[in-house]
Amino acid sequence: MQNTVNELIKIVIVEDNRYMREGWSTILDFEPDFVVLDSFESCEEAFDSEVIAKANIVLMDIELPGMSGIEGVKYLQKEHPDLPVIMATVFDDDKNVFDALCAGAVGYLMKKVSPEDLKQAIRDAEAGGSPMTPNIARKVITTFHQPTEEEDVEQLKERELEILEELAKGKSYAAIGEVVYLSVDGVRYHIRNIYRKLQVNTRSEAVSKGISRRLIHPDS
Amino acid sequence: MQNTVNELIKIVIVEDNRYMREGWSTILDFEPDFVVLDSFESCEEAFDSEVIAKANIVLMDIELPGMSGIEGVKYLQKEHPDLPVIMATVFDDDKNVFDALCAGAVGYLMKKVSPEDLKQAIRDAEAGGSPMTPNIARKVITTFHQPTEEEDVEQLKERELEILEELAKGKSYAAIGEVVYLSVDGVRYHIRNIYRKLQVNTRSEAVSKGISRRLIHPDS
DNA sequence: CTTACCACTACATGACTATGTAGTCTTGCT
DNA sequence: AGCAAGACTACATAGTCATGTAGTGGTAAG
Repeated sequence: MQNTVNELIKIVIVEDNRYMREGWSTILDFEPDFVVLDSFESCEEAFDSEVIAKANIVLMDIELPGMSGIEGVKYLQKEHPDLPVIMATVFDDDKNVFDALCAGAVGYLMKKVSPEDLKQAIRDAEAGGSPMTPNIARKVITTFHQPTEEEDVEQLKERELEILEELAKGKSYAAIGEVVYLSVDGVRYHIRNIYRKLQVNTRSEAVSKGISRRLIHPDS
Repeated sequence: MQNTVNELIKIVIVEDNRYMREGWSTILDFEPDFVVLDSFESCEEAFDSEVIAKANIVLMDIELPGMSGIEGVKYLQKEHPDLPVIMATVFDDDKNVFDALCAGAVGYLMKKVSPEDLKQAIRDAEAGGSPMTPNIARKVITTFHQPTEEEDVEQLKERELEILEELAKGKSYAAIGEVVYLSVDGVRYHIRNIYRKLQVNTRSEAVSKGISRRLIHPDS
């Protein structure tokens, strides 16, 4: 997390468009505390090179010949888990955004960002933040918003949540009973109430709603 | 989404600390394109007032006497779904952040933000963006990151995903068969494979892993 | 042609779940 | 005290699931 040498932020760029690549490279390299180690036009070239291991930040396009940016992030996430990757693309459709973030990108910018914002984004990412264009951020935030709850959704109680967690793990009533110190019928009693409150009548539905309403959090 | 009158962004502040409240009020009201309609020290007061219906942005503290900021956002989300609420607090613990976002907040700032960043955040929010302090953004993004997949996790096929979706809805094998045009035993065949690939042996576990690995997306 | 694999069908069986009904014990309310 | 509600125990039963084993037809590889 620290810049060991010269406090420089070492950047690697992967971008197939030559003008974009050289433009960014020039802009960023001009900053006194940045250094662009190298820039590549494909993931394959970048990953074959030595410099990737020395980078602090990777700036990656999403559409690339050969291995896509998404695949590239997955690869980097596996090989260099602590190396932050910022996606920068012209596309802001949901699929690309969420695929990139799921794959491990720490930030997502539109290519039209101003040089100033790009520089700030790199500093943010290097400092452990997650730079995003505001409307990308809104997409992300919106996934957290709950569908406005109907009036009559009863809240699950602590004991019920506890049991719902165990249900999600696939345990039998007997096994759950051992964990929460209840008889099998005691477990059944609570599960009836859970089903009624969530308005379901199978385990799987209960688990599904429990997770999607963020009542419980899977640990897989 | 448009400022109809005078192009002004109309702001309401809910913050119990008097100095904070007056400080923000002064800073924001001084901007030529902002107007602070009013500021309140509790949600109850704010919601009783008329001005809330005229606001473009609400800036809300999370710790408040009486109704908490989280509760406040929930209320506003229900009564004024299109009114963006920005949470601003001294706490950046995960629970507060995610509770606030789940409740419907569009942004989340630390109280230590500079006046410049606060103004920018309000402009972003009003324009449909989601302002966040960079380290908050990282927390949010991290929830998307998949646990680096073990080598041996087999990918589910299209047909299997289709069936997993139905499993999450709690349907019986027979009911699933009707949807995907398969015999009950055909459904069973795929489910065996799903269980093997996800390394589980109950419906609920399969659903739980399917959702948490974002293989399927619940529709509750 | 043979071998192998895949998608699917078929059947059997023990285990588990969903649901109804009912009784006990505790706690709070009037 | 009397009553209602909540938390739990108990039992019964139809329905569903998980798993093993086995067979068929299609298609790709050797």
